[in-house]
Amino acid sequence: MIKTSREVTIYDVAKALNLSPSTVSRALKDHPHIKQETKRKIRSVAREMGYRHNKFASSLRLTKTQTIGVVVPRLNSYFMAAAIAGIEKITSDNGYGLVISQSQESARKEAACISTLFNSRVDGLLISLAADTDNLEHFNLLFSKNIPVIFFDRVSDCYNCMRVVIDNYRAGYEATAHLVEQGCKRIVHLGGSLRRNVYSDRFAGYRQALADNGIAFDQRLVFSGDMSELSGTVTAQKMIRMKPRPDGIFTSNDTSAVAVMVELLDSGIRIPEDIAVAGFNNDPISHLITPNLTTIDYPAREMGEIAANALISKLGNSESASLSTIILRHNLVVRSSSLRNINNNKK
Amino acid sequence: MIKTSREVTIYDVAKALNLSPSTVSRALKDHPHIKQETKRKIRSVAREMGYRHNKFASSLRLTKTQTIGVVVPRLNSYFMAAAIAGIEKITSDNGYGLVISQSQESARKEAACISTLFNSRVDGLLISLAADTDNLEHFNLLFSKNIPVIFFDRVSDCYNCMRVVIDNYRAGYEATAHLVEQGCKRIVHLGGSLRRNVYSDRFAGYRQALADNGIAFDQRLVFSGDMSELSGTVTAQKMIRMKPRPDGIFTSNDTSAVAVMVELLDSGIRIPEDIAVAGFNNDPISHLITPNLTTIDYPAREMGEIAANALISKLGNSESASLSTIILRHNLVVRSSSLRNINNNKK
DNA sequence: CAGGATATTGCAACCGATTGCACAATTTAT
DNA sequence: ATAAATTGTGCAATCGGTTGCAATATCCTG
Repeated sequence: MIKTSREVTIYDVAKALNLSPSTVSRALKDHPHIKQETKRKIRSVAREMGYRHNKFASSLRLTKTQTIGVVVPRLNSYFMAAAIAGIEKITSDNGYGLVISQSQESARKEAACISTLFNSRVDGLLISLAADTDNLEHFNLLFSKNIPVIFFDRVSDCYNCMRVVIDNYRAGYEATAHLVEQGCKRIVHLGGSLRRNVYSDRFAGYRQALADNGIAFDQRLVFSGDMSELSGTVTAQKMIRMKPRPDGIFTSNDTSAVAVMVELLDSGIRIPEDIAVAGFNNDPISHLITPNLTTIDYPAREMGEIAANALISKLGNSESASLSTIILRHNLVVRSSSLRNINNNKK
Repeated sequence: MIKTSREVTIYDVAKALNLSPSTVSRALKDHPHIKQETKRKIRSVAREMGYRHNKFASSLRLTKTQTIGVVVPRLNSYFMAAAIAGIEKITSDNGYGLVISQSQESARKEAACISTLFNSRVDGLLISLAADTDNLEHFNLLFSKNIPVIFFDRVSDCYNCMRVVIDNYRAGYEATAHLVEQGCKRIVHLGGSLRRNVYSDRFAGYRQALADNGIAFDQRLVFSGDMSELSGTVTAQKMIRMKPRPDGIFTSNDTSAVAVMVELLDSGIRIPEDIAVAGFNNDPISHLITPNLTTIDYPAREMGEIAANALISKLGNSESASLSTIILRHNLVVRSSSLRNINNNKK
């Protein structure tokens, strides 16, 4: 039989000092009504006795948890790792705890995550949507209790919801326009689910860039996938077999872009001479692969920090200005995977 | 003023049905003493009324939270993402929640994470240690309350603690021996903090493999760093400048291995002809870079699953057999970064 | 139909921290 | 020295779900 030492409570501390639990409670949270010396004594005895604040009792009483929930599609990308690092910095600086969960790109699992987080009474939620989420019904719980929700990166139109994003349309436009400038005429696009702003906006940017440069849009050049390595490989194989072969590709993340490159290079296709490649995200791999990958840089950590800050300020004053969308800068990083030396020396 | 609709509790549900809260509580958790029809009625009314289980009240009463804490050095590696995916699968299958936090490789932050998790009364803890943790004092809280702790990957000697690892010594040995087989005589090793088993064991394996092959150990060939890209780049620069130039390198992760490769290739050094490279982890990048990277494959997801399973079974029966260490298989994946065709065709 | 076995439900006391309000102690003002 | 003001502590109710045990309802057997 294991001796499970019972919890030390403020009652125990109070008894030891011949004080009341109220006083102990107040002393531990530095309430101004308690005498300095009393506070000192209480704190020291509490430490000695091994007292530890019980979050549940407190949360139960306060109906606040000082905890923020985070739901992301997956953790396994540099983007998300960086965004979460940013979130964590801000929340922990502000005394909030963090509960992180993954939707695995599934709306069903996303709903389950939200439900769990709701049951654990998070004070607020930061979320980047799953690939196949197509409505926000599973958020109604939160909305009905006025629990603030902030979307970042993969956001949704939602009345009165705050969102932190980049201008995916412009980024997609710039990447595509850059390929055009480099002389590409038949530019493939590989994107993710059009349900997600990040992919549909980039796609829209791609189309507009083509239009503005007098290049006819060709649906056969557009592919859609889960943006995994595999989807890049498959797309590259299709490109290789296409009759008039494409001469450029803009793909919506670096993971797939790199897979495309590997597959093309394996087939003896030259990058960028035969096919120029542009990705998205500026993952570390983009400057490790040969040739280095042209991509869109994208302030992941900052996005996390800003979203977290916005949430916390919303938690503070319930009436905080309803800034509804924050758009962060992005940046086209041109590298050798798309840079043709032809007519481009310093021009 | 926002109307914050009050919580719906089992009391409300009970009142609506003219039943007692006890009955409602039992019905909602499918207690066998409650009549089927009563359960149905209660569940349906509860749903209609918008009842939601309050985890705090429950946890407070039960002094159990059905929550498991996870502390990892960083989230931004494929290894960790995979391990966490494994953990999440098992825990969610078993009805446990997960709270994930990062120590950022700092013992101080690790202690803070543990303290927070302890205050939120996690039922158990899964942890992979930070680089500079050198004692387990910050675990005493948990130990004193008999909260089970399971170490995975980056573990520690700890009386009566369960650990899930691979045989890093053998893996290090095999990687090094492989380089020797390929004809390397002056093999550099780049590792992380020797406080961590993963790095010290791999290093020990490296030394033994040299010894067993009659190669004198040379301290000047050993470098230590934080295993970031930068540490790889710096190490490569040093290698390039060394008098008799090294002809091989075994580095303890793929991130740094790839950085080493990029730097060496940039200087016109051929891989594997001039310098053969072996990494560790089998990150996706290892088969994307050119030449493909030889590395140690390492069952990340499985490690997470096994650790989580072990923890859950320990939570179930407090007397569970004290399997103290579980060692998973690993696998040397030979690719072109180390494969010299010299005398090696099928031999 | 009696009498006990079995199936259902309710009572009430927890779990531990918080806080409005009342009361006590100490200081200041008159 | 006494009233008034200020400071410091304690009382007791509250947050919502759980559960041992008692109480009531229903079923069975002969």
